[in-house]
Amino acid sequence: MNWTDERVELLKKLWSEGLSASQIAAQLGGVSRNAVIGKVHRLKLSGRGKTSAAPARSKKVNTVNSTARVNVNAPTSSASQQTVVRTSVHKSVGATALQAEYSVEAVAHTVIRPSAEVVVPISRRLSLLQLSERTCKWPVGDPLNEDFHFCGNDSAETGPYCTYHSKLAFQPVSERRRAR
DNA sequence: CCCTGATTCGC
DNA sequence: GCGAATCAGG
Repeated sequence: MNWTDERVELLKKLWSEGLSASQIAAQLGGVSRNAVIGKVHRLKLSGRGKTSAAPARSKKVNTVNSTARVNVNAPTSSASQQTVVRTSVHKSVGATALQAEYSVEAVAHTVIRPSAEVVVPISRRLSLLQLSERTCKWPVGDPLNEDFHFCGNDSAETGPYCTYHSKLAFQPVSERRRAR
């Protein structure tokens, strides 16, 4: 990938908006965060408008999980009607891609709008490229929408999903729909 | 361990 | 100019 004018403009924009180098790299695609940082320096736009960006990592606050419904009985076998979601960047992330195949069904029932009954955990809104072994890979939103992202909460002890989403993952779709 | 930006230096 | 490797730090 080379730094076309468009890509440089996007870089400038995102950088000025306070996104981190890795986030920008993920958005641009095809470049590493190092590449982004290197470019930023070469463009001499390091300082980043003093607008206090968000540096520190937000600490997880999951006191809500205990109230979420749980039904770990039968994982839905609706695999037949699942539509696998793939993005163009899968091949560049190796093993992670294998864990990033989700059904549109699941996406459709991911609770995005908070309600009085169900409290959605604050997600870290990671992009596919930002996922790691220990980040929740629950997809949020429409894969075709640019706002699409993954939960990203810590899942070090719960596998591919965080505590909250691992419960939804093993909940029959019908239950999920009702839980909404 | 997760992540951040800064710097160096071979290409 | 580019960006991987490395450093220093939260």
